[in-house]
Formats: sequence, structure tokens, C-alpha cells
Amino acid sequence: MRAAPTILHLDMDAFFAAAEQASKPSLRGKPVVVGGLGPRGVVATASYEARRFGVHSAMPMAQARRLAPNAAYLVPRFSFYRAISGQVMELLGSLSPLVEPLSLDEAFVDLEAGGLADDSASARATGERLRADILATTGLTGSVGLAGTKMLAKIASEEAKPDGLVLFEPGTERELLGPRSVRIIPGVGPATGEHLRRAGISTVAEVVEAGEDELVRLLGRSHGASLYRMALGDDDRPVVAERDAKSVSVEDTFAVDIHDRLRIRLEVERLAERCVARLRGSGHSGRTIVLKVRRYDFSTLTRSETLRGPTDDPVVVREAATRLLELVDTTGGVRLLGVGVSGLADYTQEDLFAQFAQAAADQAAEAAGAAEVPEPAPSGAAGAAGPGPAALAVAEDRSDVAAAPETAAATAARWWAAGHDVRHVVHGPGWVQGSGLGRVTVRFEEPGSAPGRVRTFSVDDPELTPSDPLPLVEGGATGA
DNA sequence: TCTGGGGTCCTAGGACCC
DNA sequence: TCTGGGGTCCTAGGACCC
Repeated sequence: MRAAPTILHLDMDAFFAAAEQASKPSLRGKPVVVGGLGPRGVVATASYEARRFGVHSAMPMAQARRLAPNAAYLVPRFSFYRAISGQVMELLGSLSPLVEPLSLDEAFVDLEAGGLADDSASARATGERLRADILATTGLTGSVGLAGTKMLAKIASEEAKPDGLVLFEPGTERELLGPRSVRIIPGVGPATGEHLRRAGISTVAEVVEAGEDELVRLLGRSHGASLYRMALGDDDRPVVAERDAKSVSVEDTFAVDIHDRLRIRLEVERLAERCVARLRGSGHSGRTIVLKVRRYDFSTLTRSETLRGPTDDPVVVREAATRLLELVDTTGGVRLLGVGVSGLADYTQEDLFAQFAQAAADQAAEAAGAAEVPEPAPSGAAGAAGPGPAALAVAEDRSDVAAAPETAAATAARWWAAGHDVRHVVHGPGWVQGSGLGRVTVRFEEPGSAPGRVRTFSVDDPELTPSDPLPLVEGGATGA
């Protein structure tokens, strides 16, 4: 616990949805939901307009559609978000050498290590300047929490949302946290929250009253002791810049459960190959191969095998994964399969082919996800009907596309993945609003323009080509 | 139309070793 | 001859986070 609030936590506001709104003027101020569009998709991010309908992260997409039928539904474009994230992380890097990214849209910064702040006033000024710089550079808003510990900084940024800054003065944590729900403490999820509630513990103050021994009895040594300390505001975890990856994994949920043993085996082999491509792309090899199976009834099991030494050989991983599959009963059907590698070792040899294959696979996966955007037209728009048959077919079968990167460009061009950027020889830049039945509908607008008009073309119109995302801010460089 | 995908950390039992 | 006690590795599962 430091004496000054010099740990900063940044959290971008509704990041994926905000990036899409910034890139597509006609969606600003409107409900936007980014997530999986297949029959088993879930919400990754809902814009604040969509949240007003009750839509939130991790909600099944089907439920979101019931709550907000007129929202725009978009598939995530990770390479675009990654480019914006890079700009934000660069700004954080200018504040301190100690930056700890938690995800594309979240990071801790140790301002003291950067020499920019040593008291509340300087910390607040630095945080406000950061927010202004992020807006100027990316066109997006982020919320900032400042406190003397990581936990409190994170809670502060949560409190600051959206588009705000909250600073907790060191020394005030007990009175600040006391009346709040235990669920605000990071690491206390639904299960722990319920466990504590049954023991009569609902607030942070009640955690402190219960005492460490009681918490250890309820939650176990590690969890109990750390929760007790967190409730006291006692958190000395440092901001750590570099953390080594511990595992790499890929998984696919199928649109429909698969039963055929040969098909299941084929999918496992494909997953093993994708996993190895990622493993090699990150410069690693690994010793333990993990197979994950989620059955028709959502019961999930894993089987693993540890090799004598680390490998990055696709044949070795594939064979281990299929051996593990032999140990699993799949009668009744399988909804998800996954293959992972852990026990990672650095594998210094650069494997350019694997990196290339990975980049291609990334692009293919994105291109394959179709999006559906109802006409933001006046009420009564029946535009919320399903995606075109072609789009649906792609969304349901994207693992096939990802496994065949050499056909990705052709696939993307034929199906015009909705939400993606395009350029027309005459009408200029725009994005695909929907496609199907041989037609593609494009809205012609760009980040700096007014909301644009919609036109429809034939899917093989030679004047229409896919293009990279445009910078969100004049003079910026957000190209993915 | 119920429940993604990529991770991290922890627990607990058995094997094995000293 | 009647149960020690650690430490480490492996496996499986579960909670949690974004």
C-alpha cells in the first residue's frame, strides 16, 4: 500500500462496440452488439445504448436479440481492435516503463516508476491528460482509476465508467469498501459470492468481521487469506510489465452437436494443427497436450498427456490429441472440442511459415464471421430478419475456413463478411451491411464523414473490393 | 435458438522419491 | 511388521477474468 494513489488502471469503455461506432458513423448513438453470430453465439461487448435494453457481456446472443431486436449485430474484428489497442498501449508506455496489459482494452500503469506522479494532484493530472490523449489519438473514451493498490485502482476505474476518472485517497479504503458487496472484489465471482452469502457474509465489512480463520475455513487457504487481505485494502501486488505465456489453446463450438466419430476425430486433428500454428507463431514449444470436450449436456471434461520433452511438431501434437480422444465417450454428441498445449518452453528458432499461416488464419476467421446489421431505418423495419443463407452457412462453418487459409481471400470476397470495410471505384469507402442471395449491401461512410447512404451490388461486382479499416482519427494510423 | 474463446490460478489425490 | 513426512510431478476439475 503506497502513500500516494500512483497505480493507474485504464479500462476502455465498451471497447469493441465503441470501436465499431467510431468506424461507422451511422451506428453512433445506436445500440450495437458485438459477438458471435452463430446459433450459439454470446455477446462480447454491448454499447451503452444496447445496455439500456438489458444486454450485457456473456449473454447468449439469442437473448440479446429478444431484448434489443433493432440493435446492430456485428462480429468482432480483432485485428482492428488490436491496432487501436496498440495505440493506447503506446500512450501508456509514455507514462511509465511499468505497464501491465490485462487484455486489449485494460492495463495497469505504475506512475511512480515513471516519475510522473508522486501525490494525488499529480496523479489526477496525469490520468486526465491520458484520457484526453487517448481520445485525441483513437477517438475513443477510456475510464481511469487511481489508487494506492491494484485492486483499488481497478475498482475505481469501474466506478468511473463511462468516460470518467475516480481517485481513491490512500487511507480511506476501509470506509470506502466496507458497505459494498463482496462481489466488487476481483476474484469473487458467482460461486464464491453465493458461498459467502450462505455463510451470512455479503459486504466487504462482513468479510473483515468474519476474520481470516473463518474465511480460510470457508474458502481454503489461498483464496480465504487473500480475500481477507483484499477486504482490508491490503494488496501489495506489484505492476509487472512482462508475463510469460503459460499455455496456448484453440477451441470450437459447433453450430449443431456432432456425433460422427470420424468427424469428431477430424475436427480434433484440425484443432491440433491450428493450435500448433499459434504455438509456433508465439515462439514456443510445449510438453503437455490437453484435449477438451464439451458434451451435448454441457458437461465438460479434459484429458491430458505430458510428453518427455517439449514439441512444436504438428504430427506429435495431432497424434497425442487423437490418442486422448480415444479415452472419451462421445455418445450423445459433442458441442465443443478444444486442443491446448501447456508447459511451454521458449522456442527461439523463428518460424516464419508458422507466423504467416497464423496471420492468414486470423484473417480467415474474421472474414468468415458474418455480421448482420438491420437497417437503422425508422420503426417497423423488418430488417431484423435472419442473415442471408450464405452468411449463415459461413458463420456455422468457420473452422473449415480457418483451416484452409489459402482460400481465405476468395472466401471473404465471395461472401462479403458484414461489418468489414470495402471500397468502391465510384462511391469510395464503405462497409458491408449485409449480403446474401448474390447481392451485397454497402453503406458508404467513413470515420470522419456524416452517416452515409446504402447501395446494393452484385457480389461479383468488379468495382467493389475489400479494404483495410480506416484510421478513426484524422491523420491517425489505425490500419490493421 | 441457453450458455464463446482465450487465458490464469488453485485444489486435491496418487505416484514416486528421499 | 502395523501406517512418518515432505517435496515434486502429473492429472482432472473448477472458479474466475476479459
